[in-house]
Amino acid sequence: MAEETEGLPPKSDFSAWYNEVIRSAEIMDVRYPVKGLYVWYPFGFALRQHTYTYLRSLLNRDHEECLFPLLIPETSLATEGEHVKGFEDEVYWVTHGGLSPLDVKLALRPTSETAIYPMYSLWVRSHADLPLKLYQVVNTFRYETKHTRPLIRLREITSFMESHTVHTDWDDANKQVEYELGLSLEFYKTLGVPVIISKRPDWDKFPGADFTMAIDAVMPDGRTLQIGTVHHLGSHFSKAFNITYEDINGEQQFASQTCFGISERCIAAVIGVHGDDKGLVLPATVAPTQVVIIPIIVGKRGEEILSAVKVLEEELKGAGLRVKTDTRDMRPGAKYYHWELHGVPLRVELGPRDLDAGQLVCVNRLGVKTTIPRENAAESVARLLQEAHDKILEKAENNLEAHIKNAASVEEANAMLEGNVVAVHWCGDKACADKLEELTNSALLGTEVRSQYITDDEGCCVICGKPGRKAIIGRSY
RNA sequence: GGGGCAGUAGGGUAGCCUGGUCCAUCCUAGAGCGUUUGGGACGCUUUGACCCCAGUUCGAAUCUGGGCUGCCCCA
Repeated sequence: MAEETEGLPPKSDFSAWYNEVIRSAEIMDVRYPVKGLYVWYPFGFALRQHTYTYLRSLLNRDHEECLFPLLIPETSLATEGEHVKGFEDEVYWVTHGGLSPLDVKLALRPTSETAIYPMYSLWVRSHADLPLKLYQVVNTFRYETKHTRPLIRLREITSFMESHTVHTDWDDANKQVEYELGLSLEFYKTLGVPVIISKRPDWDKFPGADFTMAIDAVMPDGRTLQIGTVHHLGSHFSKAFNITYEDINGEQQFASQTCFGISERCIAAVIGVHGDDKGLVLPATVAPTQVVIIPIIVGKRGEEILSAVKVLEEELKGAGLRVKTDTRDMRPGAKYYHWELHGVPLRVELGPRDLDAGQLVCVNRLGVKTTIPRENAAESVARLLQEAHDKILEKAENNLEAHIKNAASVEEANAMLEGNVVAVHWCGDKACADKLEELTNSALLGTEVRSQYITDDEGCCVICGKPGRKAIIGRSY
């Protein structure tokens, strides 16, 4: 597939590092001849599979998976005014069937509210049908005009998990918002990616929502990456699409709704947050290969080593681990570099010395070497994987903490903004936000911030001096 | 949204300014054979490229225009 070159750009040159690691670690091939569309390599696809299998398992606790069509008639897309306005400049249109122009143009879904809700209107009849909680994992299309980037800014989002729920009232929907934020936290904790949750300012919320809660990761260059959103839709869409139910008193009521999305940006976050100068660092939870076994074949004992390695592989697989044995005809060192580039959490070496001593040499992706007894190897290996995971999460948390600053004034914020996310007090007025953004050359990302590194206390707006709450500002992808 | 730069084997590059010296340089990778294998092996043989479309010219990788694609910087 993709060929490796010796040495990546240093991760401190994040943009160059990211492009090169995406290619040489075989996540995606960016050479597909349409702007903003990329090809998943088998290795990248396997990473996606493991990640989304886990995401599905979380959702399946209280949602059901379903699948809606890709094409949305113009008439449905236009049903909710605010929503269509928010997306009109980035919709791809299907205008012809063969050579005949279509009477009603069909949109490639930029998101699926307007595909799903006409059906919800048919499905929801009574309070007994509620809550209704469905999700799907699909591709969506957005005609991005900004600089596209694999996994981060795409014209075809290939892996959009979107959840759409319907509730009897606003409060019940709000509980769902909190529940889904909790799910997101659990998901990202498993990926070892620490996040900041905040409420997007009104002018930046999802078109047609009451409010939007956003989940952001911080990339190594200090720019934030929005890796999840949960929207409280109130009854905007239920009124537009006539999603009503009969309540216990026999009266028709408009339902309240939420939607929630996570895309392949979650994989960009894993890559960006954990990777190092040698390449990917994958958490064992989603790594396509968790353990790679390298036979050290020296002199005449090759056969003996290979059969010992085979037994070990079966034993580890039997314990439920994803194991690969690298028997290629290469120097061991070349294999080490290869698997480090691919982020494999643990390498197990087995050579003549180990065979004689009844031991295995294990090296985790952070470079820590441990010698374990060959007896009960699966148990020891599982423990080492867990330790490695704890370590990368800890590293990621320390890194996030280092990139979050609290500032008491615009001057202080400006001094800290290079490579960081900064928290300041803000009164909530749009005019002050505009001024703050202008003075700091950054964007106001959100308020009502939930992060262990930011205290959401009261204070004076750094622009006007009126009382306000913390808001985070920074540059984002 | 605005500006800049670039496109040469699978990846990275030299050549471009000043058209002919180029059946295009070097590194890496791929294929075959052999010797090797505890941190990127070596030898021999071999495969493979000037983004697309026009134009200028006796002649274009090189100059001009357009398209497509990529990257960087600023808002």
